[in-house]
Amino acid sequence: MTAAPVRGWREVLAEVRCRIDQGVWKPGERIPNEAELAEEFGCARSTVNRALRDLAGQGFLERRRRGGTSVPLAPVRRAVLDIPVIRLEVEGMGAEHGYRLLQRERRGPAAWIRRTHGLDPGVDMLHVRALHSADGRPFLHEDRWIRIDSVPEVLDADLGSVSANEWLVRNVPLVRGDIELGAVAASAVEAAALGTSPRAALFLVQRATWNARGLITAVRLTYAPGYRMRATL
Amino acid sequence: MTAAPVRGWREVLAEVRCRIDQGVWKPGERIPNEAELAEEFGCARSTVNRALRDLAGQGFLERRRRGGTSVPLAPVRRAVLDIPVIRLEVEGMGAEHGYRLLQRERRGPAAWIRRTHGLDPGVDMLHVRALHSADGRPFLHEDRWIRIDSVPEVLDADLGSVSANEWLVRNVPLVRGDIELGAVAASAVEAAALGTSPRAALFLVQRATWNARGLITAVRLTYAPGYRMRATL
DNA sequence: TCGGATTATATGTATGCACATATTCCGTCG
DNA sequence: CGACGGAATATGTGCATACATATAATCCGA
Repeated sequence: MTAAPVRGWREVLAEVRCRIDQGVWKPGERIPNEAELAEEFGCARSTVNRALRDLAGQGFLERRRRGGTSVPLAPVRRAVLDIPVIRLEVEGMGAEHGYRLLQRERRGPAAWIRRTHGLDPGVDMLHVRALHSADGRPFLHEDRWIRIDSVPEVLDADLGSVSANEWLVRNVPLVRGDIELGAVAASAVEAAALGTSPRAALFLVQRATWNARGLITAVRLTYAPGYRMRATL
Repeated sequence: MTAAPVRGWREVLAEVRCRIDQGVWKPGERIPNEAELAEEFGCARSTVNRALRDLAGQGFLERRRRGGTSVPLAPVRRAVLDIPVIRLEVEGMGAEHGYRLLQRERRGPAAWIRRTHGLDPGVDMLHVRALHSADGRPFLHEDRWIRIDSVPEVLDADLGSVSANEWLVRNVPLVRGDIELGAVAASAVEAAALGTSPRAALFLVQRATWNARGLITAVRLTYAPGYRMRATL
């Protein structure tokens, strides 16, 4: 049963995953400790440690000090979403990215922004709406609010040629953020921009980014019908 | 400029991130190499290595052998979705999870399954539809196809009391999978089950899981209107 | 028997060293 | 001048060791 000596932590990882997949170690069971595995695999404990840590990070193992390592009963599947700049996402599909600024106004926050982020109506913000397209076809509608006192330089940015999305990514070091995914019926404005019927089902990504001083920007992205976001499990 | 000695890789990580956030190291720039940072921080190179590796994994740094480490120009934000068993997701919201089996039939794959996974119409499959509810209100509609020759035991499972979702998670070691997220208009069947108007905008999660021998199960989850999936950035 | 203190144990982390590997750089040769 | 090949360099990885830390298990006294 002793395996051939392994060539690195990746092989340890693969072997352990294999044993989980094949049921050698069943859900709820404890697996041998690092020292034992290291001996079996003929490698150092730190090598085993790295492999097991990685698997735990992916949700395939649960580890507790002194409690040992076990196969979780109800594994939380962890999917990773890579969220690139919109332009790169479009180009990554092999399409040509187009961008058009639809609206740019300086005003207080709309109701939904105030509601979701607890802002005062008097806060000075920049509201930008834009349409991204792929090979000329509408791709997504960007409805963004930027807090001016957090990023005053944005007033000088030429948002007609570079999207706010891209400008912010390049000019503002982001600190914290949260993302919500969902589905909404297209609003009249969105339907017009995307060229769909009103009330069409749109995929929604709502993001907010913060730094230590508070909200920087909040954005509502609505994708043209049929869009699918892919995640790797 | 030399910082106080750090207490571990987490502090190195925090300090480096801080410098990125504050623009000490700007997008596109190379940062000092591991050996230099180790000296500055007064720790071992492997400690710096671990911190930088982690940051690169989160998308805050780009590293290339011999090329050094740099702050990416267009950082790919990486969001992590934790996908628990549906029952736990509902209970995690502080609601009571309800489950009702709507349909169970043994038949060949429907068109959309054949299309997305290149299956033969003659493949022996179990088709299950079920409704999950939270505090009695419809929560999501589960439309699942299970390949019987991959999981013959499923024919004996009591899917009236335990959801297929949960049964599979506990009984089948999953190997590989992919996930697609999107929005769809409710079908007549889904609208009826969820108690919404037909064509309402529903959040869609479509998952397929495979093992070495091929497809195990494919599922289409449609959530009641208003559902938002949260991801941590 | 209960509860708090103690011990044992498995994982978490740091270190110094060595060598592996990918890439860039640069000099040489055709 | 351009192609090729070797040296230099930064990261990637493995190992042995030591100590830190969380916590399960146990012991012991009231």
